[in-house]
Amino acid sequence: MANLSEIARLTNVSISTVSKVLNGKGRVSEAKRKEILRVARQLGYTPNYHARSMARKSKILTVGLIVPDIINPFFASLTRGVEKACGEDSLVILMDSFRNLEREEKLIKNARFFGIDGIIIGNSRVSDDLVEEISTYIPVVVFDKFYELDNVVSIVLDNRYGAYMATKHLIENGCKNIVHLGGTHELYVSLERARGYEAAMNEASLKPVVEPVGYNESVGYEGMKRLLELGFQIDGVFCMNDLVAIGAIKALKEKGLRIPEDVAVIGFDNDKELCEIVDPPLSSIHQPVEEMGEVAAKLLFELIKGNSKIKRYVFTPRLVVRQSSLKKVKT
Amino acid sequence: MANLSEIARLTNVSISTVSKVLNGKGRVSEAKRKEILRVARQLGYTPNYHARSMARKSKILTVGLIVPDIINPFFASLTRGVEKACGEDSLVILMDSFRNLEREEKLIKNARFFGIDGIIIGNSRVSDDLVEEISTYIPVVVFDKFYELDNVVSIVLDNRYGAYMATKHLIENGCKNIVHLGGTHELYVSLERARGYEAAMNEASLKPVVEPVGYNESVGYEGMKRLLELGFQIDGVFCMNDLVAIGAIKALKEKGLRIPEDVAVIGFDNDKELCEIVDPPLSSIHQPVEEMGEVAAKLLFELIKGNSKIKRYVFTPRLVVRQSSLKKVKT
DNA sequence: TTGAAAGCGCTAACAT
DNA sequence: ATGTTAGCGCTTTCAA
Repeated sequence: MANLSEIARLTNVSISTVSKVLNGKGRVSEAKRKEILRVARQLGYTPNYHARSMARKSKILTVGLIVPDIINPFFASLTRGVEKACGEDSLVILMDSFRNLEREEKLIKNARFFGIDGIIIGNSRVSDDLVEEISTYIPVVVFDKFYELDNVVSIVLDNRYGAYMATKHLIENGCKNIVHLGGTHELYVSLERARGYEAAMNEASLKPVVEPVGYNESVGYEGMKRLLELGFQIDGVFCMNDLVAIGAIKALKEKGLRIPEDVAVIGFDNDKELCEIVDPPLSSIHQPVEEMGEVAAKLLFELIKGNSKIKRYVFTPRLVVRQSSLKKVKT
Repeated sequence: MANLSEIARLTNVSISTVSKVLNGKGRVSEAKRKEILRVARQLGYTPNYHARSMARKSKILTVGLIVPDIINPFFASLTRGVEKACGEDSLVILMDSFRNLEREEKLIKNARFFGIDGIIIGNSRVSDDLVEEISTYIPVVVFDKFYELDNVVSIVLDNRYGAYMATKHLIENGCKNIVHLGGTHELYVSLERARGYEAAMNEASLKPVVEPVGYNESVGYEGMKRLLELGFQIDGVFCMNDLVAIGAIKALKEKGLRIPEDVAVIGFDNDKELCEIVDPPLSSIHQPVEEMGEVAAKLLFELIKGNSKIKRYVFTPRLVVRQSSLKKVKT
């Protein structure tokens, strides 16, 4: 690889003259300037990034973004937001753990060795201890969980409120027997959503029924089937996410139930592509994921610069009504 | 930031002794070793990545992955594949152009200034000149287009064959009047698919009808609607991708046509989540995207090392039959 | 077992 | 206008 000294040698000038020309600083005679540029181009010279970073005071910021699954639209949107906030002069190092928690924790542990200036952790399953440890070395932004640590800021969605809204919406549409598919203990957000559901049910003096399921279509399908076979009378379903809702809809249809006439359904996440494609279009709770990614990156930059005023940033979800929840209300 | 010399000062040893301890090389007395480790931990020492990269011969490879839209499952899967191939000891710098070609070209042009050792370009809309220029500085892997350049290798899917398979499948299922939604001139792959469609139609002495559309649901919907309103007799539709197919299905249903009984439909890309959720489940042409990403990264590493034997790697698509194309065949 | 010193490629302050 | 030089933080060879 060509470097400054080689160009200097070939053009009979000093290294610093070459540096000046290539950076457009200082004054250099036209003749030398042209010659230097010519040789540099001919050699295919590219400045050495690491040498630059060392010698310069102003660095290019590098943020490590750790996600469990880049194929999941949620994390893809998050990534998009982070990229947006990074603009021209920061780099995003994407680290996908392939849904493997062990790999994820290793990635987080190693992040600091890669010239990364701060990390954004896209999910809440990583251990508190790890977050505490890594944050002594490097600024951290985490999602969905609050930490009382110096070098950490949290981005949280008010999941409880979102779930509350969803449930209340079903109630206002005339549902009495509303079940919730979700609430496994594995994910913090899952628990929060279950709580919001319960709150709305209790407020309306209705009996909450929670069927614990994970986060994909098949568990939604199975969970719904289980409930139906148990003989529950159901006229509304609040699902912990859209995929689960899609599975549930499938199970409901198989039993000959009409949506929303017999059973109203609502999901969570508002994955547009999915929600609009299902039949009937699925109502859902929208979280501003992309914006959350942007804010995460901006807060991380503040943290890196040392101006960490904010410790926690709460986003409020929004109800998006489509057909699946619009049961005719008897007034 | 703590550095070696600070630790050295605090422990009254030389920098090189500290370096040895921290890297587990050479022999150092137990006493000093412990002390050094203790101080390093206390100071929250993290080695300076750039300094390391400069001093060491063996580098951590850094690959720049440029995609037009990380939210598109295609590119998300591609990214996943690249990440997989990178494993523990290479970094992926993700650069999303937000579907902005200008931004994309800028990203590519600047990649070499960021310590990136090679780039993977995830789409074929970038100009040939740019690929040629950048490849004089840095190894490049491109998708979907072949270049006769030294420092470039191409990964291509046999789009034509995929389209041919899809069309032939419809023909074998008894369709006679098959239209194609796709074939805009903007994308190379789009043209290739249209060609494959035409080949299959000609082979069966059927008349090809191409309705040019882009790549999302709404254009599929509009395109299909246009054709129907023009009064075409249609019993089969081959769409340039799954989203277009979903739009087309919507338009067909609105006209009261049954799928697949009246009209058989097939897409391209085999976005599993989408295909399985649509009603009826959508047949499609599968491309092994993740694997393509893995191969791209591996070939890039070879290119970086200088062992570029392969200039081009062709993947063969696969037909995935679901219900949407299974018209009863009169035998 | 320990340390001095060279060097990685670059920038920038300071001569000349 | 041009060059000299001192770092940036680390690894590594070589000498003590």
